[in-house]
Parts: sequence; structure tokens; C-alpha cells
Amino acid sequence: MRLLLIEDERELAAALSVALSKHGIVTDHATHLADAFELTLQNNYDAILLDRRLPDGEGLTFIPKLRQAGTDTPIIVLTARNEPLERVEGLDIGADDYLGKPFLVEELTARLRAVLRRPAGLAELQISAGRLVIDPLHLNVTINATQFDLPRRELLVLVTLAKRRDKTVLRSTLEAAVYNYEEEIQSNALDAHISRLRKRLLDAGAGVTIHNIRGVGYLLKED
Amino acid sequence: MRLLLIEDERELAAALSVALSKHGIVTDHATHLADAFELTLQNNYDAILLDRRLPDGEGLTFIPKLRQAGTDTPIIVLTARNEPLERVEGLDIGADDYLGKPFLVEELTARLRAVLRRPAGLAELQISAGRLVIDPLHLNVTINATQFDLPRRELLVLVTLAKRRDKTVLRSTLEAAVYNYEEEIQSNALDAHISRLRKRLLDAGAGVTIHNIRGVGYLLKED
DNA sequence: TATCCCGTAATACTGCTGCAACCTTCGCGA
DNA sequence: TCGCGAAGGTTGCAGCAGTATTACGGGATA
Repeated sequence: MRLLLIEDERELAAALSVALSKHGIVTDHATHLADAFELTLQNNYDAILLDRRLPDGEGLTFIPKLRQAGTDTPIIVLTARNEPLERVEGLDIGADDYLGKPFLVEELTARLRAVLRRPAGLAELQISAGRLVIDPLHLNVTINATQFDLPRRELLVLVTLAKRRDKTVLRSTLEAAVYNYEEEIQSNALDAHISRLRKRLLDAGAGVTIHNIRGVGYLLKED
Repeated sequence: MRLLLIEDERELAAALSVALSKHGIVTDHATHLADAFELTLQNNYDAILLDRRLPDGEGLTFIPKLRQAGTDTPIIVLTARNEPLERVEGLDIGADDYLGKPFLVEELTARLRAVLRRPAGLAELQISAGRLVIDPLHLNVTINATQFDLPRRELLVLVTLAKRRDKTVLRSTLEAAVYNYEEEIQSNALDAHISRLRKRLLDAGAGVTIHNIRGVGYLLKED
């Protein structure tokens, strides 16, 4: 899962990013609305976390702008402005949820799950492929009901591929699922992860194969 | 076990929270229905304790609201309004139990166990792993039919892992099971508990091992 | 008072992860 | 069919983030 966090306090943003990463969530960060808008055009975020008081304007104005651009990415407003009328204002303008600061990271992740559950269960509870059964919310993978342990980055690759099994996943999508844009990759780190993941899947007899589509990306198929 | 207590008398709430913690129950506290509703959306409570007379309304109105939101968490009403007709009212509206104030904490925990045993609740009555037999409702652990005593926090870690034995438990899930949102952890307290728990399990010949999945979490396996 | 729990912090350790070097495969054009 | 360049695959290695262990002391409990 990949989020865009629009928040001008860098320390808070950094801390939140670290906390969310422990839930397997990759976070991009923007401090200004203008930057944020650019990022939404370039990336496909699962959700957006939006502060209200920002250096270049009231955060809420971002919502209609984004909606007019045809984006229906869920937006959660995170703000100290948490009076009931302010919440109404935020929700009425099109936010999917509204969370007052300070808040628990647990609460935020749960709200994220709730928000992502809404449209016809965008978040599947269980994905099976070959002999793998994957729980993408718990980041849990089993083979024949026994746990299949993976390092974090390989796990994220596998879950991302599994969510779109039998469909190609762009290389850039994979990179986005595993790294945020502060973690730059100057080498073939992703290829290395896929290589190691393939070996593990083979050794474990997972019954799935990762195929490459040259110049495009990868896809996960049952054998 | 983690509960939500909805109660406007802070002293009573604090006292109850302490009392319950001695039974290994982690309690979050809300004084208003609105706050409580937010919390239920975000956390997965095992049960909810609900007062009737609250600053922002009659507690019972909370029940249909919660049910409509698709939550079937058991609800126990705790109130001074304990006339028979009032009890009927509470149960008819969907409460799972109704307990008049004042009450003994023992009775409350017993009723909690009863509620959690019911079909809807997926609470297992007994978990066995290695030579351990765990009763997650009584927080009771035995090895070869003899009692295996553990400090409270280690016990909570063990039970949480046991409930998902052979599956990974995210580090953040463990933290939520052991600490409520007022108890912040600034160090590696959880790691320390796990380390001490491991040693105890080894010394006792429990026949189970706690494995770490780097960057993800932990899991309990039989040897 | 003695005991035990528990958070903190210092230290040691482990293995994931990015990198880079090198090898293989693919697709295209001659 | 062959050659060539680019994309992808594989693997050793060093660095370091995450984890393990343990001692210490405050605080609760009896």
C-alpha cells in the first residue's frame, strides 16, 4: 500500500512515515499543495493523508481540485482543527475520513483499512495462488497452511504481485510498492529481490512463477 | 484482550481500568459516544463496556449505530439504571449483557468470558502448542497439567502469539495487545519481554519457540 | 523489608539489503 | 541466421538497521 502524506511539519511526517512503514505501508511526503498535486498526477496512491494548515493554502481546497481532475483516491484529513463543525466541513467537501491530531497510528491504519474496504472490498482478505494463501492486511503468507517467512522487501513484492495475479504489474508500480521516493535506488535492487524471491518460491514449491515482460514489468502466475 | 470502556466518570473508569489490567485486560477509555464511535471504527475490540447516562446522549443509542456500521463486537451495558424494564430495554436493543452498578470486577470478567464464548465470538477455548495448553479467556497457561505462571505482560505476549500460532503477528499488533494508547513505549520494552519470555519457555521445556521475522513481526511455533 | 515486575539503555549480534560485477536472455535489424 | 545492444538474472560482499540479551533501578506488592 502506498500513501501520499501532505504535511508541512517535517518531523511529524518523518515519524509517521516510519510508523506506517512498520505496517508495510510506503509513504511519499509533500509539504506543499502544489507539489502534492504534481505527485498525484504521476503516481497512483491508495490513499492520501491531508493536513489542513499548509504553507500554500488551506488543505481542504485540495479535495475539490483533485476530484475535478477525476481522481477518486480516498482522502483522510489529519488535522489539529478537530471541532465538530470543522469535521463536518471536511467531510462535506469530499474527504473520506477526518482524524484529529494527535492520533494513534493504530487508529490511522484501521481507518485506512476501513476506507479501503468501502468500494466493493478493494482490499481482498485472502488471495490464493498456487499453493500460496496470502493475507495482504496481515502481510501473512502460507503454503499448505504452514507459515512462509520472507524478508520484508520480498514480502512486499510478492503481495503486490499477488494482488494483481495473472496481470502485469509495471516495474514502476513494484518500485513504488516497496520504496518511497526518499529511498532512492541506484542499482538493480528490485531485480535482486525478485531473483531471491523466485529462488525461495521454487525451493518452497509454492506453485507460482514470476514472469517477466520485457520492458514492461512482471506478473505472477500459477504453474 | 482489549476492551473499550465508555464511561463519563473518570475516577470510576480509571479504577476499573486498573482492576481489569490485573486480569490481563487492556482497556481504552472514552467519555463520549462520539469519541467511542471513532475508536470502534479504528480498533478491533474484543468487547465494549457501555454506560447509559453519557454527556452526549443515552448510551443505548450507540448500539444500533454500531450494528449498522457492521460491527458485531459484543457490548456489555454497565449502568446504575438497573430496573428490570430498563434491562429488557437494553438487551432488546441489542446489548449482549447488562450489568447493574455497583458490581464486582469478578462478575464483570466472568460475564465477559461468557459473552466471548458465544458462537458469534470466534474465541477459542483452548489452544495447545507444544506442551503448553492455553486458556485465552482465563489467561491460564499449563504445562503437563501444572500451572505455568508468567508476569502479566509476558503472558499477554504469549497468548497473543498463541492465538495466531504458526502465523506471523505484526510487531504493531503485539504492542496493541499489551499496551493501551496511554502507555507509550520509548524503548525496546517489547523486545525485552519477548527475550524474558523465551528464556522462561526454554527453562520450562514448553516445547514452543518464538521466531522473529525481521522487519515484520514474530510467530510462535512448536519445536 | 524483601521480592518481583518492568521500562530503560548499553552492548553484541544477525542477516537483510543495496550495490556492483558479471552472466544470460530477448528482440530487432541486417 | 547471425550479431549486437539492451533488459533482465544471479550472486558475493560490506554496511547497517533491526533484534537479542542483560544489568540496573524505580516502583509496586505483600
